[in-house]
Amino acid sequence: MTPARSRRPGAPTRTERGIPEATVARLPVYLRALTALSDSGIATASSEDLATAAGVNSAKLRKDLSYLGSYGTRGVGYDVEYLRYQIAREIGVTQDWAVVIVGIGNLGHALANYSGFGTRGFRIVALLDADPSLVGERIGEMVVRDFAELEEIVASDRVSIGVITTPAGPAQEVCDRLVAAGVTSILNFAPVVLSVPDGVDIRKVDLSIELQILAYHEQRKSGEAALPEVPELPATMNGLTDLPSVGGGVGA
Amino acid sequence: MTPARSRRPGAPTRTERGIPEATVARLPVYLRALTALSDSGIATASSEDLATAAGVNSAKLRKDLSYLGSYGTRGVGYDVEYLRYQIAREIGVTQDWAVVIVGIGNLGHALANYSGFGTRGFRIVALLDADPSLVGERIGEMVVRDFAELEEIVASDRVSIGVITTPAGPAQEVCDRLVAAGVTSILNFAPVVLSVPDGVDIRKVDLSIELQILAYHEQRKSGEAALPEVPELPATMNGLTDLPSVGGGVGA
DNA sequence: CCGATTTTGTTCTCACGTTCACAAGCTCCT
DNA sequence: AGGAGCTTGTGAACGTGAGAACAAAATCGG
Repeated sequence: MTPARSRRPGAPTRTERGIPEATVARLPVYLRALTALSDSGIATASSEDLATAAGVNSAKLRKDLSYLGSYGTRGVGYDVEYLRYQIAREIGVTQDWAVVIVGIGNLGHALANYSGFGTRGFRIVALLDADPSLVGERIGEMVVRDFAELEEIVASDRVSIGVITTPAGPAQEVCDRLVAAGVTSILNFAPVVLSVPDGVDIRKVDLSIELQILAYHEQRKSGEAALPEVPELPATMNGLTDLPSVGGGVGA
Repeated sequence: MTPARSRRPGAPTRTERGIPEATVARLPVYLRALTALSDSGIATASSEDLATAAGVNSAKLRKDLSYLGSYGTRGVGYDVEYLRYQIAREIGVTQDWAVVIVGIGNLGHALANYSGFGTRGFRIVALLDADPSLVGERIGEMVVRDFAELEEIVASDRVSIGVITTPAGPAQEVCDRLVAAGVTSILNFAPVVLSVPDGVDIRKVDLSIELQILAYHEQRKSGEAALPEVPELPATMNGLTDLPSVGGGVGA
């Protein structure tokens, strides 16, 4: 057995074979870079090469890879195919994941047609929408089905990942239904904060938030002094406290 | 004058009025939560209320807001309208940002129709594509124009933000053209690592990466022991080192 | 006018992430 | 066989982020 491991200060808490979140988020980038190198017929690559291809620095890349194991050869580098397989396995894309997309608006359409899924371990098994005028529409090789069939589909196809591309309004309800049906990972494109029980993972992609972050940096590039002056305090700051500040009301 | 401020260890380095990146990334979330509260007719909210609506804890929210200034009232809370304006101003969405979208495939279509932009300080001034069969197509109130007109449009409309929704192949070239034309912020949906000169900000949204991160966590939920065994070392590990490891070749 | 109550703004501490720098280990050449 | 030259893997230092906890400030009731 291992001798009583005392927590060294500064070391990330990691359970057995647990990989830091920041590293997990970069593994898919490495995977893509390796695939590109492989397609170019390159069989071996140093951490420096890989790092450039992935857009990170080589020290970070080496440390990230070291969490997976010792898959390189000192003095040589990494075998592209071998490392690619190891990362794919660690992420879990060597197996197939069944995905449902809920909300077939513009974005749902786009995702349904996106070829990047199938080639990377994800299989879209159903497109769902509650709008009867959309049900039955053909998109690529798939047909839009009624949202009411959700539970049946999740159960029979062992769906564990759901993608929400509805408007903000129905998103939480859709989310609840997904979770109740047995989905344990959700990718949310709707501009709301969804609440899910413990054990369900959720990730959010928000186009307007990304733009706003860019805008912030853009603003300070172009004339820091051009900021508008801070306006007067509003008159409403007095005599309002009798109005009870309602808890939640939006995201909860 | 302030007495010679010695850097206290552990304090984030921040230039005058500079806000930590992690905070900047959350400000748009707060902004949205405040807008929702405002629409519900709520005039005052405590940090606790706001935090629930934004999906963070209240200590973090208060600290984030404190970087902007002292906009709350102790014992009372925050005036929703006032705080909303202050955050909007800090982000820079009180002014209008001109945006071009390059690559009018499925995703470009979806973004062109996305109403969330106009209402949040962003104005799409052009949809561009190099494919002649797309040029001239109407999308909503806009018409797809030729990518060759890029420079002209960027100059005349003072465009500072570009959105790339092309396939991976042409993305770097499109990026270079955008930068050369004067665009200094780029939102990239293409699955490649783009390289840009200093002074240009770039953010990436990648659907398949998000799914892969979910897959990783999903894999460890369902049966940790179900991981496939680590396969044998590949035979290719010997006698390959004469092949020069090409530098870059993909992302650069 | 004063104390009780509420809620902010801030400090302190710990955890996490990144980067540097170097020993360990592999290959090649003489 | 032995040394020179690379490149990985990792220990240690540094910087950033998160959360608990509390003092400061505002309102309310008597």
